[in-house]
Amino acid sequence: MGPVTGTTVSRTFTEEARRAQILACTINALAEFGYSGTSFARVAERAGFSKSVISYYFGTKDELLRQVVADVVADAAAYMTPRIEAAGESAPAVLSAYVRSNLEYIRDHPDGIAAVTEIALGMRADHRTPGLADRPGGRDHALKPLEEILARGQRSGDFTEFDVRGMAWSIRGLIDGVNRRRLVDPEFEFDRCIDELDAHIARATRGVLQ
Amino acid sequence: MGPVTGTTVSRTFTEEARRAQILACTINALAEFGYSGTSFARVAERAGFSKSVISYYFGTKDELLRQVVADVVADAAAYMTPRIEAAGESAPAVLSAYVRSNLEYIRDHPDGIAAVTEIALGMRADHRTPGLADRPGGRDHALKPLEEILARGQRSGDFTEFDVRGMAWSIRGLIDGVNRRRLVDPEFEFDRCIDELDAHIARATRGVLQ
Amino acid sequence: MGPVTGTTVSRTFTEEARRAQILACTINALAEFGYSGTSFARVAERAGFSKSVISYYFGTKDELLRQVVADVVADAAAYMTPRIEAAGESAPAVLSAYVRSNLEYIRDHPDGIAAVTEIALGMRADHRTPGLADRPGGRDHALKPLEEILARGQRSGDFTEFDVRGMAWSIRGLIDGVNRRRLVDPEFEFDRCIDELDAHIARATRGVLQ
Amino acid sequence: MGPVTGTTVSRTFTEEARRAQILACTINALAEFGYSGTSFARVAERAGFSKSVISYYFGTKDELLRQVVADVVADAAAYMTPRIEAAGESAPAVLSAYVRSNLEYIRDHPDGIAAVTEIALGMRADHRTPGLADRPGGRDHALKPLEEILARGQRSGDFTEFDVRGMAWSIRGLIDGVNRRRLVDPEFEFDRCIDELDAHIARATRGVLQ
DNA sequence: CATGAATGAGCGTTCATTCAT
DNA sequence: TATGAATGAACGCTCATTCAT
Repeated sequence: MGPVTGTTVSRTFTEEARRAQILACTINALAEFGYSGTSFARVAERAGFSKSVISYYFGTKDELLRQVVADVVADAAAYMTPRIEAAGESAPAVLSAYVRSNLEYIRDHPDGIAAVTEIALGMRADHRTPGLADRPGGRDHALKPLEEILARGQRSGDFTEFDVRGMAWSIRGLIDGVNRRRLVDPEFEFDRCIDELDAHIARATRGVLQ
Repeated sequence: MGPVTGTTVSRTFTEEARRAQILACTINALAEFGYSGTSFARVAERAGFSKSVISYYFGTKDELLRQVVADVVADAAAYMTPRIEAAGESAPAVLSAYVRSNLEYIRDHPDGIAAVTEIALGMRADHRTPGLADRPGGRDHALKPLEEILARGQRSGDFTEFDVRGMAWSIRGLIDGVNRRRLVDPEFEFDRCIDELDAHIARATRGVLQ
Repeated sequence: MGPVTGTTVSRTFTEEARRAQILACTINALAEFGYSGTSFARVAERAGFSKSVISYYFGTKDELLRQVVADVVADAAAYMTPRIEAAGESAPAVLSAYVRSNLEYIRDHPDGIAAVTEIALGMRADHRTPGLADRPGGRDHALKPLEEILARGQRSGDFTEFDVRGMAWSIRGLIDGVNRRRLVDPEFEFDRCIDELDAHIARATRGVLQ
Repeated sequence: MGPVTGTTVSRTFTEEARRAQILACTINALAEFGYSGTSFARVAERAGFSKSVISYYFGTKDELLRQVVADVVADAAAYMTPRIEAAGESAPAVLSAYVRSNLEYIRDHPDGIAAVTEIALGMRADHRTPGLADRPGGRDHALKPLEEILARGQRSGDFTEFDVRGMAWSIRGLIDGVNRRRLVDPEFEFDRCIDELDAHIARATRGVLQ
């Protein structure tokens, strides 16, 4: 059976290499041309192979984009997890590690992040359906761990009173918004932004001076 | 002369009505199907007229979408401005009025907001170009007044130390992110979210207790 | 009944003026944009009235173009006829008057000529049908008088042996080709060309020195 | 890589066959329906394949038509060149060979000639622009060799006094006009026309008696 | 007398996808 | 394993034409 059959886990080496190559080119194209500007033809052209090879490896465009998201999310998790775990037990420290490592990953992988953003916002099946990344298993279900950190911090008294779920969404929104600003704002400096956002989130989660 | 011929401001009543109808249907379609899912055919079908009527009134798709953005932005400004002006002189009060009135407008006009978001993110001319709303005159140049509020608050000592431009971007990101959460999060309650975000921004802009 | 009904000869003054205006604008558009670039919209836009006025006065595009041709042909005839008649009886003189007056008309009415050319070559109903100007009543039935001049000249011994019909076609081809050369050849000088063509045709119709 | 990707010269056998088939059908359609009546849909329908196959092989309509012209011009040159070279040194003989071989080619390839004519006259980019064939590299830059023959004949005393450039245009006009006459004139006999035109041009280029 | 409004067919082009090889 | 060939649907847009007013 071919590679598209799905659940098969055993893949040859070359097969895996091809898949990786296709995914990389797709990410590039998405970052450069946006969702609606990214077609099989464009991806294949830039990669040097025929466009049917994409269908061969990924079946449909949907599946290809799903894989792009999965790849980037996994890669980001691999980067962030050890850094978060190294932050110790204190909720504020863990939150800060979450925020900073996430932003660092974004800083260092602009195309992957841009690609996922394009997919998340451009890929709607139909009627008021949220984008791919918001469906179960998608990116924003990474809200769970964030909520846990926040709840723990409230219990420990490190954080002030707020709606945990809402704050989790806010933090994600702050982080995800950075990439768009990077595109648009010529004065943007990434490292300064990391410090600012870290401080912003620290203030927002702690109590205010009367 | 036909409606598309140019800058003519004088429009008949029926013409204005048709334009409004088309704009409304376009907004609906954008909210429902997203940027790439919104075609003349789809808009026309849902409105019950032929698709060439859109070309007749708006010429090109670009112009149609530009009008959608202009309409929504003007409507939002008309809602927000008096409320912000009624907030008095205190920077924190003005900021709160800005945030709350903006969120209220979003709450009451979900499709218009969704439409503008789709356009802003989907309408890229090409290569790494920011979307429509980020170009001069576009939506995010509304950052200016926000920056002024923040700077004034810092000068008056009401706000703590932070990068004004970055904070403006953050606040806009927080506000704009709400609509996506509304789509995705079943537990979402808008009015509570307004209070939470208002408080969040208040804490983030003020100093923190040790 | 409206103006389109056809055989009615009585037309009001304004009606006639409108028709003339439309015809003039159509000629302009044809000369500028060519056959396939000339649409009702373009003609109407440049004339300042609605495009339905064209349908109103001429019914269909076919009829409009037919009228353009008829107009130009009649105008050219009105210019040429007296000049040809003034040439006297001698066949060579008459032929020269025909050629020169025709070329002068072309020189002084570039747009009308260009329009007719565009129509003649662009307007094919269907299957291998010749263009409008070649149908009965069309421009090239002006070959008849030319043939008569040539035949008379052969009878009088002024012209040498040649196929009269073929020579008539050749002379028309030479005359009609001038306008295209004018467009393309930057070195083109019209008055010199008239002399050259006149001499060319004189040589071609007379006998050659051994 | 697909056939449209560019300048690649290596083409598979089937690809070449398809291209030839499409070109042939396009020529047919142009000859039958004229420039403005020739669409991808019509060409494809008559050939029995989907219209997207044309885009697949030629990319754009422009490119397709350009290829038609290039093909016919190359074919005509391949026919004419050896016949002209076989005519020896004498300018009148070379001119006669040019005229006769050109007309013979036209006689034997009515559709190709008609197609090129349609393209040359129908394909104007815009405002008073000459057609494709008149641009540098186009068909009518074949005027150069003609001018050289004429100039040589004048130098050798075989030809009389005339403007070389104008005469070249005239000869081309006479030759190109034949195809239109063939369409229109029911009494037309091609071979007789060749003799007549050859004689006509001989007389026009030589001196006149008296 | 003249128009604005609307239409449906057609345009060239792009697209994801299929399939035999 | 990979491709070239082909497709049909959809895209935005233009067109000549109709019709009620």
